[in-house]
Amino acid sequence: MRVAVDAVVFTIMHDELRILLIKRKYEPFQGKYALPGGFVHADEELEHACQRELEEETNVQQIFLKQFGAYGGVKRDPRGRILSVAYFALIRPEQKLIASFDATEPRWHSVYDLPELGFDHSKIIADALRQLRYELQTTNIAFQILPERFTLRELQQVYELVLDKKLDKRNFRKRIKELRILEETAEHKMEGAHRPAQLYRFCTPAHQNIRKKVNVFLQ
Amino acid sequence: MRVAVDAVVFTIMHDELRILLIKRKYEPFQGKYALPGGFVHADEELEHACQRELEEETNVQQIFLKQFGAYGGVKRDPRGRILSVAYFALIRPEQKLIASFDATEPRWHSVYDLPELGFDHSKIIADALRQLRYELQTTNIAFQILPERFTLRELQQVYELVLDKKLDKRNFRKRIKELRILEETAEHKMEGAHRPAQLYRFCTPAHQNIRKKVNVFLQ
DNA sequence: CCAAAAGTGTTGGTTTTACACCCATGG
DNA sequence: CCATGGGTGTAAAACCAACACTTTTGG
Repeated sequence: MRVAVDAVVFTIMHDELRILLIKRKYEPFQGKYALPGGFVHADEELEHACQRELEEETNVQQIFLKQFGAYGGVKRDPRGRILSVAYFALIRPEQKLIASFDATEPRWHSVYDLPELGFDHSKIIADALRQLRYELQTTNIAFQILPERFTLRELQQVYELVLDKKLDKRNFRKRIKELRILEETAEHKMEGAHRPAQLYRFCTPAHQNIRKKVNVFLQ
Repeated sequence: MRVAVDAVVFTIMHDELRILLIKRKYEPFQGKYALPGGFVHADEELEHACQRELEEETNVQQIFLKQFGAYGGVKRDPRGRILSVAYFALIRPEQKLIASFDATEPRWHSVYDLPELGFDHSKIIADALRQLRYELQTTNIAFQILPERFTLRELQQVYELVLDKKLDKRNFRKRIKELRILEETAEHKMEGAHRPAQLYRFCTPAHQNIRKKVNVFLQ
């Protein structure tokens, strides 16, 4: 049985939760959209394969991937039996997308307005979104999508857009502060004609890739 | 790459949470304990393979399995690259265990006193236990381990032994009753020299295999 | 001075925890 | 009559949800 990996990469862009999809250049599902992914090489760790395929097909690099399921249905791929291990990530939107030889049009698509997808990728995305929402409320993954310094409003927007739910500003700030995982920086973010916002950073030095139970579980 | 499945089967026996292990008759890890499992056949669904291997190696049949992870480390199996998809289940302890040709001594082992295990099965078990505890608190899997009719004390014991934590009797009963997923039966369980206990059953007819969010999240 | 986002506490309602006694039975 | 587990309610504490005004800035 061949083993592949698929990546469900989320970001926030223009106030929307979006997913990175490619357009398939060849059969099967030629011309259809699909998740970036591909076959695992011999002697290659699964997560590495996922990073590699993602970079090859979209140019997105250096992200923290979390495995959330394996999809092994007998008929899921018309080429034969292919098991796919699925990973998700939440990343900053600034990386430049570059198409590859066999995957064109790497693009961000709104989670709530996806095109028709090949394989069982709709199901994989639905599972990934459920997992993302759970982890957002129990770990610090939100910080993967934010710049090193960020305002509380930016943090709240991540929660609101991922959970697809408005949150109360005062309650949100109270709870985040109680967690004691943020520290104020000396700077403020000045933009627009209004009071500048305090910039915060994540306390623990490894604000990447180390997940901490935070139990936000907001409203 | 070859694809296998492994089953982490939990039960409760003699007031202990236990796991079903087999002893390996051949290399690799000959003589060591391991999870029941084996290779997926061509054109066989993963879950079916897991059921089949479990039956072949231990005689345990007809259980509800839930996938919780894929283990694909390059070096995890000395025979070569083997990816294993792991499933867990919580079952009633009464099925008779029967050894197979290549797996001897199918036996229940206390989760807190496991023998030395082959492969990366210690890690798989640790992950399964975490998942079991989570699902016990958010779904109705507890009912898979209970007989059709059961007392509230029996239900509470499942929670206590899986979560490894004492629960308050009155609070437990209050919360379970509020969920409105149980109905009283006409019978009482008479055993021992004390007041007979009301027997309950799970309301919805499909008290197997259908998971319902119950949000117990006890204490 | 106006618009826009930043920042800040309190209150009422709900949920959770802690806790102790009487009941029904068998031996 | 004694030992054993079955069964029940209440009060205090903790937590959560709802809510509005003042501040700082740029234009």
